[in-house]
Amino acid sequence: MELDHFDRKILDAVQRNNRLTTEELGELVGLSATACQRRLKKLRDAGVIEADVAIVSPEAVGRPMLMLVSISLERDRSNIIDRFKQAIRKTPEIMSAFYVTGEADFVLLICVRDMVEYEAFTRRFFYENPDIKGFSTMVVMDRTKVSFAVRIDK
Amino acid sequence: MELDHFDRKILDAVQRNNRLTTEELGELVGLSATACQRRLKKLRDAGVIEADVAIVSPEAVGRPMLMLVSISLERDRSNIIDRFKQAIRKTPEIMSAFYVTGEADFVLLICVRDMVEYEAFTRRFFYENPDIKGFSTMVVMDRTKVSFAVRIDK
DNA sequence: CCTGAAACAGCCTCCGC
DNA sequence: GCGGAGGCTGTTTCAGG
Repeated sequence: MELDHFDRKILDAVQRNNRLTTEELGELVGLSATACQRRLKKLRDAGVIEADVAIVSPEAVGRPMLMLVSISLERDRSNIIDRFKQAIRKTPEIMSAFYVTGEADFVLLICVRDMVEYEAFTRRFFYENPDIKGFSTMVVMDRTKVSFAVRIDK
Repeated sequence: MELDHFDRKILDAVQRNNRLTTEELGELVGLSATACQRRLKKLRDAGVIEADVAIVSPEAVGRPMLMLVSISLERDRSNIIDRFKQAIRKTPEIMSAFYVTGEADFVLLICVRDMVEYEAFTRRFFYENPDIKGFSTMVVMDRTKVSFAVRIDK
């Protein structure tokens, strides 16, 4: 899908706040509310906007600890990787997962209540996935940027 | 803020889709639309819901490459760390940034158009931050889980 | 592809429970 | 605290440029 100047401005606004009224949005980007609304629908239908979500505070729901875990697998065979991705999808402690090149094969972002829950997670997850060669845990002390906002040229 | 069973169900629903009508939400959690609506407002006001955002496809806006970059700083002095966090906030290529313990000091999630843009970013960013001791790039080949959905007990 | 008006849906305030 | 009725705000459709 082709994006023009207005689409980009709209995306930039809604990726920060998707509860703006189309009127406010129109003001922001210099279009009528109706036009914005039509463009938004198109952007959603085309999958340019993948989802509309509320960001929930992990602390507020009792899971204040974030961990980044880098994982190496025994082999890079594609069925092993696919099986591992399956396991990721089924594991609720995992917020985000990246399959990467470089020092690790996967990097996971984990959200847990405390070290007890984290230890339980590692035991279970690594027991269930015998292809894991090794892993390294980094405890997140602070997240400076929160969401997944993409840089958008205008 | 105290969260009951219903609040948790609401959070679990809206962190996947915040465009449900209060009616649909009510159906889902077993309350009236009005009650959901009241609870949602409270959750937003209390900061349990930190933000409401649209997730934009990096590919669709022309920045299909994601990189995870782990960074080590020369020293762990707090003013160095604060200065570094400042720099992060000002840098639009950085989607997320975590200050961590362990193998690295920071882990950044970077979103760029191509390797050319990435190289320009590293040159600039590392030139502007002389306290960086070293870094390691992992190119993201696939993201298995996208958003920041937290596990919520019900 | 834009704007503006009119019909419609969903939200929110008030009130009784 | 919950749920229902109504006014109100925002969205959507439609006509015209």
